[in-house]
Amino acid sequence: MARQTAATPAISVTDCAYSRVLEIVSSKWTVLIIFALAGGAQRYGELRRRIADISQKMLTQTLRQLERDGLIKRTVMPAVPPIVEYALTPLGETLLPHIRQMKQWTTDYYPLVEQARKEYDRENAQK
Amino acid sequence: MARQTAATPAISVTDCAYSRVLEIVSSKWTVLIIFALAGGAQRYGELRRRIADISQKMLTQTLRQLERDGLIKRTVMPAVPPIVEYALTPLGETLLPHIRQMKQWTTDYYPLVEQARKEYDRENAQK
DNA sequence: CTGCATCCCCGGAGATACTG
DNA sequence: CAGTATCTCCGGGGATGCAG
Repeated sequence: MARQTAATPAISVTDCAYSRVLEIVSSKWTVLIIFALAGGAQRYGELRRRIADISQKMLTQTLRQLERDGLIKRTVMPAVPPIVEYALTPLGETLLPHIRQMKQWTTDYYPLVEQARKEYDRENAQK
Repeated sequence: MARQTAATPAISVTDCAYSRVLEIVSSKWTVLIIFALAGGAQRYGELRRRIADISQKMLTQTLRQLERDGLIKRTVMPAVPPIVEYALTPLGETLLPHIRQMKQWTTDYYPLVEQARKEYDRENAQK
């Protein structure tokens, strides 16, 4: 696929580095979880309460995925009832600056995006 | 919703700034398009060839969305057959540094993620 | 050349109920 | 407390065909 001369290099989903980041972080929940863990380890129930409107299924599923990617560490304390703690790994922490940067971008520019949307919708209202 | 004391602030999808960025950039195609436009304006057909495996529908749809968000500008030249060019707006260009940073993160750390996955899968293979 | 409309399928994600 | 197991629904996204 994508036979290309050097002049016009193709961009593919599988090649583009940013697409691979999205592959890790695309779910809307992943970032919220990383955020919630930024301050230190948290228990399952704490995360559940902390992150508004997340379902058990999505919390567990996203935690597993992050664990598999080596971004968080799951620790089970032998106790009854069980205590399970989640914490960012060093690898996971390397994402924090980038997330904060994105957050900053939103703070700076999101109002402009909202404004652009309003204008666009107004112009395309007459149909 | 989410009545919370100051001690344990809740994080919600609608509030978290990063979630709003994802709202803009979440589709796997958006970033590829921004990338493709980083070097300058491009015509519809050029984009279509440039971005591997994108369908007409998704290209058009994503372009419209980016235009609505004020990140790209659509210019129609009166000609037959029609010529349509797309280019990043100044607002759209403010995203480029962040995308490049993410790309750098991937370059630096993605191998570790792949390795973590392999280990995880190996450990959980015996079931 | 640059789209829009339509049909259709698959997987993400919520709700609910049960377990060690 | 910290999950797992189903069922289901909805919408993202591909394929195809038509249009200015």
